[in-house]
Amino acid sequence: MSNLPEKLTKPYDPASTEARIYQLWEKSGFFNPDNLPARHQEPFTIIMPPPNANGRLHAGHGLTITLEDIMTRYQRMQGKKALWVPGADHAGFETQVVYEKKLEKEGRSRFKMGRQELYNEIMAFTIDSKKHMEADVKALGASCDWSREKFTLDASVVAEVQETFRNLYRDGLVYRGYRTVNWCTKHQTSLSDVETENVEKADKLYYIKYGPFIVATVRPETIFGDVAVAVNPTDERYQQFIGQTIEVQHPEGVLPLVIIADEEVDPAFGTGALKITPAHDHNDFRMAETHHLSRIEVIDQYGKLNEKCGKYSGMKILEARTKVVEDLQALGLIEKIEDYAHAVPTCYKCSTTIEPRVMPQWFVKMEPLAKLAADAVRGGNIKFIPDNFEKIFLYWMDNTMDWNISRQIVWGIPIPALVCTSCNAGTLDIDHKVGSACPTCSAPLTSETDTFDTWFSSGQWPLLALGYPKTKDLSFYPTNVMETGRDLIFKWIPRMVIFGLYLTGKVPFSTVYLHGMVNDKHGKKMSKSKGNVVSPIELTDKYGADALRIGLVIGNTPGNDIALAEDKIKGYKHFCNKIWNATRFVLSNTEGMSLYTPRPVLEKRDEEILAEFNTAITSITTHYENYRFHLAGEELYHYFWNTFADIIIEEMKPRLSGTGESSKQSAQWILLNILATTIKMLHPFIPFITEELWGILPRAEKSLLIVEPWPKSL
RNA sequence: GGGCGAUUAGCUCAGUUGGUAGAGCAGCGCUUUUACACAGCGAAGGUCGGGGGUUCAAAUCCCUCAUCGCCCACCA
Repeated sequence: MSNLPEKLTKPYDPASTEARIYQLWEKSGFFNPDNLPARHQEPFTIIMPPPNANGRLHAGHGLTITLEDIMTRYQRMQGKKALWVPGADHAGFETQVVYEKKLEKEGRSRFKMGRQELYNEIMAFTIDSKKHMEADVKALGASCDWSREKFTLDASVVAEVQETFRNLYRDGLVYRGYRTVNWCTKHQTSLSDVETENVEKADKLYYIKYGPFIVATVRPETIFGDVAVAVNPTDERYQQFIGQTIEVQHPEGVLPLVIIADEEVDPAFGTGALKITPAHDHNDFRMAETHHLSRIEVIDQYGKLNEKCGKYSGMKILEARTKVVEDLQALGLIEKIEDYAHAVPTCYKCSTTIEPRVMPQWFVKMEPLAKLAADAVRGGNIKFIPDNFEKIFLYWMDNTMDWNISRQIVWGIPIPALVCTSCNAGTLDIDHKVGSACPTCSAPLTSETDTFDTWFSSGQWPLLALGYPKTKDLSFYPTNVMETGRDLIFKWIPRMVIFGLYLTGKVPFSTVYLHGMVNDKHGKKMSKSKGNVVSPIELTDKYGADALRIGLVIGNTPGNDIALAEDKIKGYKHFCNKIWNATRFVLSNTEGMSLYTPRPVLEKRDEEILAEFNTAITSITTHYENYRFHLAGEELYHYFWNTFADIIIEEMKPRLSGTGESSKQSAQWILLNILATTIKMLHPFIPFITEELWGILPRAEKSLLIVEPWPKSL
């Protein structure tokens, strides 16, 4: 039993092993590609999607970290100069919302705090939360290079993001626009289109008498902001009115409305006549631009009717709606009211109905940029896994609208600009001084207080994470794989492609691997309100990180959602236990033999076993190469349990205790070498237990499994 | 209104280029045999959503229908 170390006489205990093994790896320095042995030349790079630094990791992060670590570890063993760059995201609006909830609980409000005070508090909170997030990433076994970790508010990142803005401005790709934006009346900020969520709502459709017309609307309270009635130019019913101005009666007086003709009006909907409220509807705003109509703002930033609304001023939208309808009814101006179901945009964080408001904000001109991205993808420069996401990506790129990057929150990167106190024009901060005259209207300029949409900086992340524009690490760019949740196919992926191409002319990654959502065991979305949230760290504590990792990957195809059942993870803990015990058996029966023992003359049966095993190596390696990790894991699992443990070990038992010395040696060699090689191939999935076992296997030198060459054949 | 995905054993899901179905968990029976009861062995369980087509052969390709889910959308 000389081959059997003390450790193996006890059951495997992840809790006492994992932290120790992780330290071993960190101490080795191999997470940093600069420290890898000389055989590692060709770079393999993954940029970690920086987890939000405002809390612990959730189950989805568990899957991300696992998949990326599998790729990184596999490529490192394959001899690549593997770099996986970790990060932490300040997560602008997200974090500010988290912090506002905290303030609310404490009976405080951001609106009663100074900007700097609020910023400092959120920074302190984030720096503290970041530590927990990082500890979670480590607990999952991530072999990322912490020496290169970046935070999205690092000074160098902020400076470069601002520089990109200036470049876009100079290139005419960023501009200050004055138009309707998506306004959240609770959070007091505008939001981009991807930050709103369309929710199906049951409303009423009111048919209101407008002079000779009847218009259908769900928002009668905006009547005071109406400037026109639009009809389709081909609509015969209304031909004689086009171009005329009519007078429309309402509870507070009379409105003069011009009748315009616009293709966008659908003659079949409602009455074919549409009231136009340019200041409070995106569509109406556009029409008003086309027809040079004025805008009357009647709803304020808090969602209340303003002083232009007579007796309704100060009322909230819904209250005013009820009142206005009552009064219109009293005047006999309501023709009918119908039930109406439609989708309304809401704030994705608080579900408050978005109020379109006309505001001066910064926009990125998307069309030329999106074309760069679409061309690159059409040209085959980026491969999507699964490939149907390419279509989704292209649809998105072919249908962009200009991107509002201004946020009225303090937690973010300041937009480096000056804005006019009078005419809403904007200039770069470095081109003028605060207080100097606006180039357009000569009024004094003041500092912009808005911050960037988080995705503006995140979109540049592959470059920023590599220290761009410093050239030191740019040999790792373009990166190989961007692995992230499939929900980011339009929020994040396109922006990275765009900025990568804009800044360097090169796509930021050649492969996009998208995983599905991690749901609860019944396949339902996890949410705090449903109480079905599963913490990856709890599972790690209970079953070990290895069990969680392999359990997350096996049975889950790219792009498809996964149902995370605790029992499944438990099952893979049993697998780890199986490996542990099989190793115990093999080592206690291979006395005097090491991994360096030359191959003895093998029995015919052993040659067969070997041939079968070599076939498995090839198959498993092919799965790894093709990003089919669920199949690689499954095949390893089945080979180890159902072939190696159930058949091979059992078959060898009589030979190990028998008297035929050469038969015994052949059996021992087969057992030890298949065991060791399988452990290597399992390492990317279950790094902790395999590294621990590798340290126990009989070898002369104590090298680490993490840099062991990937096996070819036995 | 569009787009996408799913529909396979009681539950959650695999099944890479077409060749008469698999895993985990649950459940049933037996077994403490030189690792492992966090185990082994054995049995049971599915006409792979319905229908049609291509093929010697389809869960796998094509058409169609149905149901569920997700995403997108400036018909008020």
